[in-house]
Amino acid sequence: MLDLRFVTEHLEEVRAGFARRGFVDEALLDKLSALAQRRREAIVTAETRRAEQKKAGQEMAKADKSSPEFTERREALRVVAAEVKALEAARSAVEAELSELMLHLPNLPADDAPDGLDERSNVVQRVWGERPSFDFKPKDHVELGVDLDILDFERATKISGARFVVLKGLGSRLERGLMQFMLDTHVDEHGYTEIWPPAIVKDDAMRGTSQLPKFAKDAFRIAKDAEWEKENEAAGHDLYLIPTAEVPVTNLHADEILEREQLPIAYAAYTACFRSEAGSYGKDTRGMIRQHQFDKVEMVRFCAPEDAEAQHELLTSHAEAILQKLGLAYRVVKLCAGDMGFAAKRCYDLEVWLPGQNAYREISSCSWFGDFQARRMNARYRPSPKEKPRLLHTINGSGLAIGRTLVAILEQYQEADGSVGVPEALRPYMGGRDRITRD
RNA sequence: GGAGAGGUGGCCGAGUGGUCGAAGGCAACCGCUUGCUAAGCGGUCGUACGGUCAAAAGCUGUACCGGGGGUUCGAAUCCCCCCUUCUCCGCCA
Repeated sequence: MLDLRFVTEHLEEVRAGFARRGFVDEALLDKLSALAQRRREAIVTAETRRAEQKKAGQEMAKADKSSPEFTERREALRVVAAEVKALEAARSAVEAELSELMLHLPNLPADDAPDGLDERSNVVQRVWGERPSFDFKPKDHVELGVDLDILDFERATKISGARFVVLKGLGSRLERGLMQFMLDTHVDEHGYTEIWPPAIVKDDAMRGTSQLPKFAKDAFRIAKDAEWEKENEAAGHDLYLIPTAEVPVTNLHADEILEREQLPIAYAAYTACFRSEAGSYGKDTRGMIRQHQFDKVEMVRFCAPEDAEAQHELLTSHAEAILQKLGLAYRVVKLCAGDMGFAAKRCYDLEVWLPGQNAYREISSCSWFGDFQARRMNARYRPSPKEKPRLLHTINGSGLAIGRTLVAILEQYQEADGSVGVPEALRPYMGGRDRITRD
């Protein structure tokens, strides 16, 4: 969420920033500006009246309770109380409308985010590794995995529907090994603290990292029956399956004030991720590129604003380290303003080479959010003991998407006979095997 | 799922209808003092949103005692619902 004061005082700057993202809604910002004005007026009237009421109340405390004046005064104050109540209600109505609106505004792109509205304007930063060349026609991971009997899409469909996969034998072992390898690397070499978070979160958490309210369609909401819905409503929250570990891990410090010395904080977490992939019909329907459930190791960093950009580069390098250790050819792309996620100021996508698609495909997205998420979560730190708390900056990135890593390994390490080499770094996690073959 | 007890400021902990943003203590910060390892004294010591101001400071208003609603002229204090923590029983991985 953006700072309301900043938005109202820099309306044109905000408008221009939004335009760079392709978010153009003249009426919205004008409405917001008017609402902000109304909000201030509502606060002033309500609080002035309330102050009068309180002052009168203090006199009542000292007054002779049995006097006729007291009774008379009490009757008069009854009217004031009703007025205050009405004014407060009006005030919270305006504030509710305003904050709902604020929740729908995207973050402002960083100055250096390239112009452009879609992926064609993304800028390649660097290319790493040599794309494997084959003296045979490379297969895609579906063919390889099915032939090796380590991926089973048909049975997954039978038991769960489209966009699921069953991993079997060394396929499962590979998925598990990758999870271990990634976490071990981030924890032991990159200094991250390991987190194993819940996979179900409240809507508050989803709002904190900004999956809600705008992207409710992409998430799986937990629903049971009418009674469950009623209980949820009474409890004041909904529950969602996490679409990424970013949600529970970032929200770890919601409503907290951290000390400067604690920063930066770096967490790494493995979780399953659940996405409804609404609106992606017909996209990546083949294989395990886009699934309703997938595994991912996520890195999350919290830091002071002045360290944020360096921290973003650092986190990106940690994601790259995984690809490098696995010997997977990839490139780093800086996303243009229009292609970035809703909450990001700047974003690097790591794209791994997939011979089966003859294309680079996203395997990690490393974003710097500024204080956008922190403001929604109310996550702050104290620069020094005497200073007022300030909002943290948050940064996160996949390190990496495990399923897509598995896909990349199958495709980049495939041999003419349909077997697949195991990257050296992974062998300890594969029981010492250096090759996956059909047994 | 059943029974009981709690949730107050960074921490501990008073406070059962009015003068409480909240005693006291600890921690922290600033200063002074002493000087034999750490002590003494004084001060400061919440957050948010408004108003005033060119702005900051300052001053000032309002809100916040787990969350929400209610009663009342007035609620940290009374009532209701919810969340959560602890203990015991049951169940379960």
